[in-house]
Amino acid sequence: MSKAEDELLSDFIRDKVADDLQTGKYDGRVVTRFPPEPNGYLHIGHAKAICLDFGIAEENNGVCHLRFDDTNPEKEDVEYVDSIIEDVHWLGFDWGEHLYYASDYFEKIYDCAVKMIRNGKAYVCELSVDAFKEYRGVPTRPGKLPPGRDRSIEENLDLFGRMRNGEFEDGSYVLRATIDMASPNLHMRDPALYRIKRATHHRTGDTWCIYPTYDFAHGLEDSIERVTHSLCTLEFEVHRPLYDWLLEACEVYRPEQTEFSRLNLTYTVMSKRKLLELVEGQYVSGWDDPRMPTLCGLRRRGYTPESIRRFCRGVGITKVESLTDISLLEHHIKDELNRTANRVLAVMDPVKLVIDNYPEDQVEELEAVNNPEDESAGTRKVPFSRELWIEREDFREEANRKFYRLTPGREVRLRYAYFVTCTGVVKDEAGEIQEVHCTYDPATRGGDAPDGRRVKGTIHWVSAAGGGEVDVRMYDRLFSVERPDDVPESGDFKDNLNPDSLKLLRAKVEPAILDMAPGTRCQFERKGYFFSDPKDSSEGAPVFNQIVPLRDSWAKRAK
RNA sequence: UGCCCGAUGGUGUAAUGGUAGCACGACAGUCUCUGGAACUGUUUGUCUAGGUUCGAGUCCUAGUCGGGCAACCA
Repeated sequence: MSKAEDELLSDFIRDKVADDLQTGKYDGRVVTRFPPEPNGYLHIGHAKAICLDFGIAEENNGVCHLRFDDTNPEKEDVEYVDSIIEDVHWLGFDWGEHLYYASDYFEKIYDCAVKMIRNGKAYVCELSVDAFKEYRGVPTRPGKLPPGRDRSIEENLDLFGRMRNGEFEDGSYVLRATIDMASPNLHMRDPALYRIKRATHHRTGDTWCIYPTYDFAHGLEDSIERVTHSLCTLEFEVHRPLYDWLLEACEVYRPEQTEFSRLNLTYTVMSKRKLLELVEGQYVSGWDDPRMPTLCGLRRRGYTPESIRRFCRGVGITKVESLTDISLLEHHIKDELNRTANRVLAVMDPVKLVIDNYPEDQVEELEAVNNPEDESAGTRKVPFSRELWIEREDFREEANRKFYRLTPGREVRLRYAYFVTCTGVVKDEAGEIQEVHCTYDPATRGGDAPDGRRVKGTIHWVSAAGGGEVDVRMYDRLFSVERPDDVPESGDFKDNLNPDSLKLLRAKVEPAILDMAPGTRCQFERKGYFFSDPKDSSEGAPVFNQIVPLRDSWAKRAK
């Protein structure tokens, strides 16, 4: 069983929050924030962070802010802002009025920089990127003091003001914190606070030509919003001393940063850069390609917000770098859809089944159960006639006792219909099977034999008369190996792309399927869970995406 | 080889000095009008070596292995 959503969670961060509440560290306040940079689409790794940030706030009667960390206009865009807002909402979280942008704090951040200069804690540095690299040194050797480090406060103030006024070229000057060029932590070796960058910002336009760096801005953003617990991923661990140092230097309210490990999933990649590469190289149809681990991709695949939330609860929060098996995610969507999705009949790889003793022109309406796990889902009528479609794989000319399906001489049940006994096949000159023939037992109408006789197998079918056809996309994992990133020196992660991650087919379907509205989830019996694509479906012509196949222990046995 | 972080079955996690548990997966079986679901069972684990302790996955020391850090990215 997956952890119910109301079950209390516990992990080292929640323990810490509870502790801080206990000791009154933040006067009983709990304020968290989810701070994405609007430079890409959110993926399932972000979902883990979102569930943590919003979850902790929710559990403690606190608030969680949605804040865009938009300090680098060169990479950011409103397209991403919009998608992030949509995705967080879709996942099921609400930030109320607490929607913020780092860019709204630019003036305040600038003031902090000026204050630091006044206090002798920051200076303007004229070293180029390469030159500073020299001064910074390497981890095993201390760096050297940059030339501008002993500039007077007045001169620094003047220079910094002129940086803002646009008197200097991009890259010619940078504001640095005066910390320690010999620190074993490279981030403490006079990190950059402000850089000159003539780029139009998606919100502030051309108001600014200098922008604060992440290290300088992030802590101040947290401080301004009076965040209590600033949660981020492990790679920021080495930034924490700087986070603390800067806030102390600015003499402002200090939140506390805590790091946890990011989510990695087998058979996919999670880096924004690589996802962008897949989109731009058209290896996928877009950010919302159903094979993508993006939230919009998963949404389009048919995943529900609840299944993703439960998955996130399931993986938990630790500092251990891990690689989570994708089957854990698949388990949660199967578990939910088993309870909620209506069953329907669809034949993916059709071959004709002719019932020789069934009246030529007769069409019956048989009753089928919509969801055996949910009686309230009711029943529906399915047309039945002399000629049906069945799965090609459900028939074998030669079969052993373990094959519970159609083979000459064997009797099986047609789901919700009749028992039929296979009598033979019709092939074309090439030996391809054209038709399978059988006879039916009229006494077994509905699927039960009055004489109590049992059959081992039940197969699904679609009436040739009265049924229809739809497009179906069979999705499989995007990559064929567990760790697509693991490539030899000369290789590329794209070499690991699964060539069969998408297969298009035309399925024979019962009438109910033709009427499905876009965005409907259902189970094609004995096959898998499917979702009528919201984008590509049209009235009377739904297009289906396979969300996840049903477990198939027969296929396993056959291997 | 400087600094920081981590290490529990195949995978993800729990155990906060006191019986190593849960979920997923795998395997076997029961049941079944989905070879689905459900149910039952099985398998597999504390990185190593010392130490503290009546008792160590947990605390200490050393080592091993893995990850991160040298953008004017976040």
